[in-house]
Amino acid sequence: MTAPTAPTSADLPRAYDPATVEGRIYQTWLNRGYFTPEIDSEKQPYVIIMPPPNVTGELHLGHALTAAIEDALVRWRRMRGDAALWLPGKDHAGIATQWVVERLLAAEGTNRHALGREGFQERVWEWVGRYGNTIDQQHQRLGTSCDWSRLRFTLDSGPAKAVRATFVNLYHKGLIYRHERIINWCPRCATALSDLEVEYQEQDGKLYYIHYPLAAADEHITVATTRPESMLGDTGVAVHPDDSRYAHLVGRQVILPIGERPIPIVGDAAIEPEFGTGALKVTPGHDVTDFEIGERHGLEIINVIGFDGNMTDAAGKYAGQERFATRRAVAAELDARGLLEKVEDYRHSVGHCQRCDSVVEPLISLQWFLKVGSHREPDSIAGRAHAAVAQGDINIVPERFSRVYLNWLENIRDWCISRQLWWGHRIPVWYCEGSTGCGEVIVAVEDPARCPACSAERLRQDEDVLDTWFSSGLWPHSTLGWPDATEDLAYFYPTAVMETGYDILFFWVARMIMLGIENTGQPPFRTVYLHGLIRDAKGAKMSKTRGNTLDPLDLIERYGADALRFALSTGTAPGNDLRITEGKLESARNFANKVWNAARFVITILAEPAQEPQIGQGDLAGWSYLPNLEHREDRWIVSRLEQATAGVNQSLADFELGEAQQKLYDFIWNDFCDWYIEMAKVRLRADANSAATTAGPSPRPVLAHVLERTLRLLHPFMPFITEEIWQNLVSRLPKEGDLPGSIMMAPYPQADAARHDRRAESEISLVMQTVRAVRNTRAQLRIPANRQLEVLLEADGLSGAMEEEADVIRALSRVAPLRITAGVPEGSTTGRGVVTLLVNPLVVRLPMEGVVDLAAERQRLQEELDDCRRELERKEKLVNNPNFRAKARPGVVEMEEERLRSLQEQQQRLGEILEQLGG
RNA sequence: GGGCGGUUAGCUCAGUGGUUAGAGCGCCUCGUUCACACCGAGGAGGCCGGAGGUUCAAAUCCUCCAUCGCCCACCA
Repeated sequence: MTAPTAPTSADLPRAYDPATVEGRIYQTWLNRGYFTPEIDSEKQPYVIIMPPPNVTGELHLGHALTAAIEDALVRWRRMRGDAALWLPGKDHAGIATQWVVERLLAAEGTNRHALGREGFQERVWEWVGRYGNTIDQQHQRLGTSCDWSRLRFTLDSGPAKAVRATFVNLYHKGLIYRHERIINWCPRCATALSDLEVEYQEQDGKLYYIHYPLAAADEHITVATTRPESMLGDTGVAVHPDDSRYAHLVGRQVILPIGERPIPIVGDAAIEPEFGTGALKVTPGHDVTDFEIGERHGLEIINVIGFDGNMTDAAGKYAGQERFATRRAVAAELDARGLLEKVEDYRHSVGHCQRCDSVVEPLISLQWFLKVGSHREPDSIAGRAHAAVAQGDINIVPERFSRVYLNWLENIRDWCISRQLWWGHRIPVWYCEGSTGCGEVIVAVEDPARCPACSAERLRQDEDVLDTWFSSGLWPHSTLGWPDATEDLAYFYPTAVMETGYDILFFWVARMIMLGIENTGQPPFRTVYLHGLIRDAKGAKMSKTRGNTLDPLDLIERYGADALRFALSTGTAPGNDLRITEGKLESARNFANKVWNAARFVITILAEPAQEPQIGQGDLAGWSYLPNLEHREDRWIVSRLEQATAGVNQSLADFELGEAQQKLYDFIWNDFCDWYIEMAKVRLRADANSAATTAGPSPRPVLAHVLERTLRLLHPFMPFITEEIWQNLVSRLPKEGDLPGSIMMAPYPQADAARHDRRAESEISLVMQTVRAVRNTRAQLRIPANRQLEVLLEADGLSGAMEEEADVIRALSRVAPLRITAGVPEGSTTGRGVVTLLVNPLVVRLPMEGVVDLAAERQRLQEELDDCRRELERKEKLVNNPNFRAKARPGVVEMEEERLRSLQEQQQRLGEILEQLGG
């Protein structure tokens, strides 16, 4: 077994320096293949498929958060012995990538049409080749233990085959169909968009009231619209059938004031009589509601706005003009002709392209759709995806998102899956253009060579590509080999956890569930863990345009990868947004440094020739190699460690990563560093002086043991520093048997209730409280730290135990002499300048003649007694309440009674002390 | 128009029925001697947004209100 090339000297740097550690350690892990799990039927597979970042993307804090959480889960389960697979990938991100490259072309003064489809694709591939693995390298800087040997790209042949197979299957089932329908169109991107890709934004606009004259009467009806230009495509006016104002007009005709076409007035219940004038101009070609009204009444459809955002020939004299210019022009013309009754300011929401922010134009177009059906049909795509969550086959964390998900599926419409882009999975449909004119449509996984109907070789493939989310929706099974029956697919599918941001619950998670069940018959994962969005210090969304982004790479350089990871996932709950600040990063870095220095201390101690630590390597999974714990302090820290171990494992099982980290932070900083190490120093010094005979067993093995365990517990959250220290530590321990070459392959510590020691905890707690009481008094009376105080400790039945801890109490509270008695000590009750502190059942007395004033001391104790009485009364009321005794959960009554007894005792003792003071 | 979330110490946030509500940062006082000033010791600071209700017991569950934010929806 060879250790990574860690420094072997005990002179570790005073401060942890991530830069000198991280790259070296990551390379070692990579070289040894630790990230690639073995397919082993004896082991339980644990799989997380990483949300694939955009291939041309740069790592941002959202990626870093995803990585921190997923890596922690995967490392934890790997250490627990599972065959843990974390599969990384990248997404071709059709519209996003095309947009980036188009902007590049624009800067060069050209465009994709000048290059042609193939030329453009070449440019994109070139771009991908140049920048495509940037984000992988950036992920590695974070310490991600994902299996790079299984890295997948959505356009790889495997996933591409999965896309085609899915399309072909669904087509033959009649679930994918082509239809002319009103869809969301982005004129800038020149493509159709799904409903999800439209972002509605509140905008200030105008509401125009326009007179439409009746055909056969000197009368008009006034309609209100925000988009006057769309009137050029009007084919009707609609009013509510029960609206008495217009009842006489239904069935008659008006003349469109521009274009001079006669159009009918219809009655339709979709009309809101309260809105505007209660009369709606109907433009079936450019409005979804109007399209539906038009369908009900057989109204004609006229497209007046084209795919480029300019008016079509159908717009008559406005043909070729830009749509918003036309809006102004039409309004002006109507006004000039006295047909514009009024214009009101109006705030309304307008759909924008998610990618380029252009105003989306609803228009009629021939597109491919996926028929998802209704959640009420148990065999439909929507129905099965709904049931998977409703029945609990898939568990969403936090739970509240289940309802959001179900609600979305309950209102879902067919999914427009075709895009008029050049970058993506081309739709596997070919049309026969042979001379026979057979009109055959070929839908196939493999490119067809000739028409199966007429054998013609002139085939034209459908021009469109698929929505990126279509291929993303297959990701959990397509990455594992589907549609082929691969070993990976059999062993690793379905996966365990899908971890991602709640912002892509519909886009991605829901689609994976729909298509995963459709293709494999099984939900693609058991748990969906949704994290929140990262915000800046002021709570604003991070975005490049806002200029408030923090670069994770920069943060890694300044604070270290471990600190960044810790800062991102500590102090947060699942699904909650989190603000990231430099302060949090500093805290995390300071914590890393604390761990580093505690380890430096322990390693230095172990390097001393004093005595061989009684610690072996035999059984890293259990506790057996630790010698009998003869010293109370040793039993105490091991008991605390036991509880931390149980708590961390439980929190991880519950996906409460922030809590797990908090528990480790508290244990390491408070219990281990502030108390145990400080206590251990007392024994170590006595040992060094070798004069003392009371030193007891050496704390070295326990220091080593607790540190070693703690490092393993912390490893999933701070992989680099724990590995670096662990290598240093274990090289100083006697080696027996096999030791894994890396902490990441060492077993994760499991709780063992036998190590819990109630008595040691309560006794050490009294020691700590006593020390604190003395320190507190010293600070309050402004007694210099270097001045030793005399203390009389009345220890009741605990005098033996306290005698054993006397050195520690003396050292940590700077007390000398310290006299410990079972009963009230001589000469302490005269009341002359003695500060008396109750650490129930201990009484701590500090004779300090001339420093304290007797009256003040009596008053302080009296206040303490009053507080005690008040609480005692409350507690008595509670414990004596028959309802409480009858209804409280088991154990609660006993707990409260225990507390009551303790309060009674405290009250009595305070009373006695006051009496002794002559109060 | 529906739905969800937040409102807890000066700031950022944990804490979903059971001791006298916690952490980090900030603040105040003290301490540079042997792991760490990226440190140690001590301290101040909160009627848990408001009002009702349920319960032996509420920051925690229910209702209403206020306020901030988010999501969904075909109001022209």
